[in-house]
Amino acid sequence: MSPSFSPPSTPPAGPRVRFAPSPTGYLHVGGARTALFNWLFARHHGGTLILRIEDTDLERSTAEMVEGILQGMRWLGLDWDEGPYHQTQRMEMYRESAAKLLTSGHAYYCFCTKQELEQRRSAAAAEGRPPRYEGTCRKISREDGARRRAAGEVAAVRFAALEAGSTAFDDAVFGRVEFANSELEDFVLLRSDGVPTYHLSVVTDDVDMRISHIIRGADHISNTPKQVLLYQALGAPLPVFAHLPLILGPDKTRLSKRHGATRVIAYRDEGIVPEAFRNFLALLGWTPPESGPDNACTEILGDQQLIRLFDLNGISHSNAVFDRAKLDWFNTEYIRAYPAEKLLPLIQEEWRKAGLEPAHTDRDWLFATINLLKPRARSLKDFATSFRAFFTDTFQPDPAAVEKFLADERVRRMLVELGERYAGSHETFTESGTERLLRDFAAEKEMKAGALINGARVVLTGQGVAPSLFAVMMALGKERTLARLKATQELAARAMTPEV
RNA sequence: GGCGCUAUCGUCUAGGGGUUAGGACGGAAGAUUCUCAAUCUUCAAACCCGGGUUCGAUUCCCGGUAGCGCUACCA
Repeated sequence: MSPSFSPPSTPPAGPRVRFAPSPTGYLHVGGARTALFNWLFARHHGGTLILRIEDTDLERSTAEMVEGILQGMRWLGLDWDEGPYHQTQRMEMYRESAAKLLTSGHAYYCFCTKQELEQRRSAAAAEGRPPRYEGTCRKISREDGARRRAAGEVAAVRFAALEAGSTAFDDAVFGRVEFANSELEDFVLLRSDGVPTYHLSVVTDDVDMRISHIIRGADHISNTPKQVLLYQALGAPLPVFAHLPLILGPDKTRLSKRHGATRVIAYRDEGIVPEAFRNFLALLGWTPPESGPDNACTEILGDQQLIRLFDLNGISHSNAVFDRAKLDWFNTEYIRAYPAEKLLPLIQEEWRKAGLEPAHTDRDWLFATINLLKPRARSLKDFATSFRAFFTDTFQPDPAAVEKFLADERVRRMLVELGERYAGSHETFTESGTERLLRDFAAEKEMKAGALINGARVVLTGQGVAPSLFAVMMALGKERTLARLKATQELAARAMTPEV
């Protein structure tokens, strides 16, 4: 964390990009997507990703949020090559930058107070004029300004924007974007307390860190001409700008807490696996190049494929709605594809959070059971909720399932009797053996096998939905299967007791 | 208000001067009968509006509309 950036001894070739979050909140969905695209771009081109914490808003930035952002990036598997640098530790550089601009005449001291500005702004609004800084202090001569400043008068430093002409840049996503200079006001560079504003610190850092491509949200498009002007005033070469369309909520307004979880780490807590989230995010506003007309099933893309395929020209121009249903679909696909070994630690974390003590800790058994269950999982949470009865004997039956499959008293009696049959059978307890016995038993009692199977499923798992019954029995083992069948009536009573 | 960006199924999107406008998620229906949150099959579903250019526009141009963004001594 040196106050000044020092280049590595052998600078690697390739582009230099940065992710520059402001620690005024946790890593949110939009920020994560920006980080992901920068990461993908850097990895694809063999470039360098720099992490820079933009904490010049002293009031709102906290160390806790810095940690939250790093945690979010780690969860998503996004690593960086340099940093994190903190802007608060590079203050001297911004002041030098401002001083340079002051001497070159690109900036001037502004002695207006916050209250004066506020007053003039509201007056302008009342008269229907644009609430723009009208350059009051620009009229002060450089000598007078310097003298007053030296005498201890408090002043901010403002950029002396051009009054005529226009400023344009070629955006890698949106193409050429042009703004009339008359639209740009004399924005503040250095606050009166000596802390730089966003525009100054960003450009100073991007120049110093030799950032070649600025990949950031489209909400910065309108800021870009100001920054282009700053690059020019500083005599620095322009980077490539690539603005990313924004992510919206289902009502097409900007994604916010209103729409549910906006911090990425909340998705971990909801049982989403990081690769699924990353895959989902990558496809929000970007399409891989080879998705032609007859190219189905190319949407499941692992990190290596994403890196190989990613490029700036697949980025779309329009904002994208965050589609939770599609995220959940990616999650089921990834959970299904994960080997049990990889799933187990994630599932154990869910158990820990749910206070579930697994009855078996034998790894082979755990892997087999996870493999049985994972094709039906929609979230890691399922392993501690709807699949709970596989791993512990303390579970609550789903009342709706009991109502649907165990309402019949005869079915319940027969299940108990079935359990006794299993207990008395000398046949080995196998998938086909248990099925044969059940079907014979049903025939003998002149019952539909399905009624017993469905009832038994609820008795064994507490759920109306689960894998094939006889596979469930194998997962549970003979002992637990028999115990639960024996306790059929108790289970039904437990579920049907009206909650008070 | 001013300035900027954008506009293809509900959503993410492909495409592109002549196409049955393609895919994915979601939805619906059917199959399976041992449940469905699994699996398989099928179906519905879109080029914002108005002008222009053109033999022909969803595609190119202009205007409108709508959405979003910026308009701070926030970032």
